[in-house]
Amino acid sequence: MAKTKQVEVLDGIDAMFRAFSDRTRLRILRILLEGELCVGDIVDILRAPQPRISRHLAYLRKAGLVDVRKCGLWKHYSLTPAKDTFHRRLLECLEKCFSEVPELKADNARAAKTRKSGGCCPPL
Amino acid sequence: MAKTKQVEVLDGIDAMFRAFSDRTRLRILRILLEGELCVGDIVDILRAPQPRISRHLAYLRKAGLVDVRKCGLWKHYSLTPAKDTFHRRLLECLEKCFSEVPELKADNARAAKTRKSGGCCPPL
DNA sequence: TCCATATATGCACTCATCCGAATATATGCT
DNA sequence: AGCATATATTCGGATGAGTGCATATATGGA
Repeated sequence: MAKTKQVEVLDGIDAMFRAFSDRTRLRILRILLEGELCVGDIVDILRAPQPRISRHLAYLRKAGLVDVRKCGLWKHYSLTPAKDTFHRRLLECLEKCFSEVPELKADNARAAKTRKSGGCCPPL
Repeated sequence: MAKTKQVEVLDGIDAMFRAFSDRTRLRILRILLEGELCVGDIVDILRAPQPRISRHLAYLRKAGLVDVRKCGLWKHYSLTPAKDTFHRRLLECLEKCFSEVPELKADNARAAKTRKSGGCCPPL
């Protein structure tokens, strides 16, 4: 009777596409393309409230699109390496939607600055 | 003051990803990958109510993903040729989500049969 | 004109999604 | 233990998306 599901998982294709269909999540995914970031940095870069970012990160985790690495008080999120061809193709879309979404350029500029200054917590 | 927008258009990336995030639309897009089909044929292939198909086709039209060709009483829908790299990449995802979504195989089998028997209306 | 067929749309309902604000949890420091 | 910082979650409300059913529009034929 006990639920066997330990970690909630969103099933398949639908959820993956849906992950990309929200602007906040799209922006998160886009900046993670250049490497991992901790939650606080993402919050600063996207200039969005922290709970909102955390919620969307949870979604992306359930959809199997991002991984987490704990480092003391911080959590570093990174894109999950593509598990199959579909996943790989989907990630390729990310690189290309750059020019289409206005926020992405500003995000990218801020992300570069954050990375240069080392972010919140020393890398692995 | 008058609205300049004649034909409703869904803006950009978000809508495109969202178009793919609904199972019915995904199935429609998938069978259109092999060539145009009229509404009635799509209804038969997906075994879904006609209004549902029409509504989703309207969505796909607004998102710039499908084109329509009128032929007497029928309307033939086809995938809009990719307008840019992003669009192309997105369509490439379609080919790859085949094995992941169960319905797609059955749809494809029925679509092949429909095409072989000529469909509802002679091609251009 | 009247009818049949193909496709599109209006309406009402349900359910999911996104959100802000507040609060909870986790970790490390003193 | 007590406090500060980083991240996650809960709650309630607003909005939007998907659906079935009924109906509207469009086209062609008798």
